[in-house]
Amino acid sequence: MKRPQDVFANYLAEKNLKMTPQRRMILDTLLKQNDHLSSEDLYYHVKKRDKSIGQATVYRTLKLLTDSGLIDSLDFADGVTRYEMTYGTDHHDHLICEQCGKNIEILDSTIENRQEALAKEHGFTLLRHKMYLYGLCEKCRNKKI
Amino acid sequence: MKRPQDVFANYLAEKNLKMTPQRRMILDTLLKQNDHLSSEDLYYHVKKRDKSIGQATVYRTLKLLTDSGLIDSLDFADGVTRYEMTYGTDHHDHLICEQCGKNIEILDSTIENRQEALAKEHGFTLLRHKMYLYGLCEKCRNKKI
DNA sequence: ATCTAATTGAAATTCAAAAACAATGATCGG
DNA sequence: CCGATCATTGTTTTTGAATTTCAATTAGAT
Repeated sequence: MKRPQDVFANYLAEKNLKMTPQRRMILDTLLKQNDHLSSEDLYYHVKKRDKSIGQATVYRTLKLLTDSGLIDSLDFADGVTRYEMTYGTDHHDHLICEQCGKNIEILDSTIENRQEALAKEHGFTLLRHKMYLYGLCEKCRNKKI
Repeated sequence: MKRPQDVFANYLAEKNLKMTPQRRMILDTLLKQNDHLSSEDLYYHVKKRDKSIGQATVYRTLKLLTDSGLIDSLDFADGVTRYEMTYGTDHHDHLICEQCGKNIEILDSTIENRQEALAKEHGFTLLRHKMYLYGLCEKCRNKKI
């Protein structure tokens, strides 16, 4: 298993793009944070390390990292795009509490298999999918009564 | 089965909101179009019937219709929120071609059941879910070779 | 009919994301 | 080493969907 840094470097080389200190640093920061970060969040952390970095660079790098397959964008339906590492980790989906925002990562092979099968039935090659389950967690459900 | 118009009227009454000609007309237009419309699309159609209608009213009404459970918002990952009627129709998810935008509605009871089960396993009450399968349709896959 | 709170359209505002731009930096062949 | 080329940067501006503000209007209960 190659290091994420190397995967990124390879991706850039392949596309005739360049590895820069900024890109290196942004990936590095992301690897250390690793949560469900928004671009804004990441910008904040990156800025702590290097005051001079620009917000656009963070946006641009996140797009590159997404294209390289290292990270994936998430949509929790709150108007902000978040990102998470996907390289080297098992794929998973998300179960989100609409009340408190609690977020549980879930994985179900039955569902994954059926997704593949469904796509195939319609002549599609499945590239990726997004599945979000929205509900109320135990605590919030009880509060509501 | 009540008419959508009545469902909406009831919803508004329940919330102490008012039925207005604009709201009536927007719902009516939506019922006739029925596709995967964006707010912009709908605004265009509505405007043809009544020049004087404001864009904000369309946004506002779409929100109300969503809250009333008549329609649902869709995210095809192209930056525009689309809407579709869900009242009176079976729930379904979407299989989207990333190349040409072709959009197939899918339904799989195995997946639906597992979703419920997964939520329950984590103590959640499932309210709704979104599942999008992104891939390449047969035509576009062949074109790519 | 009256009254009050909801609603309207127009305009202004928000906000994340993208683009424009001039300056900087890397990489290459010669 | 040099200069040409092209990607990259940070700043600033722009975009575009969506929301808010506001004064004027209107629905609908009493």
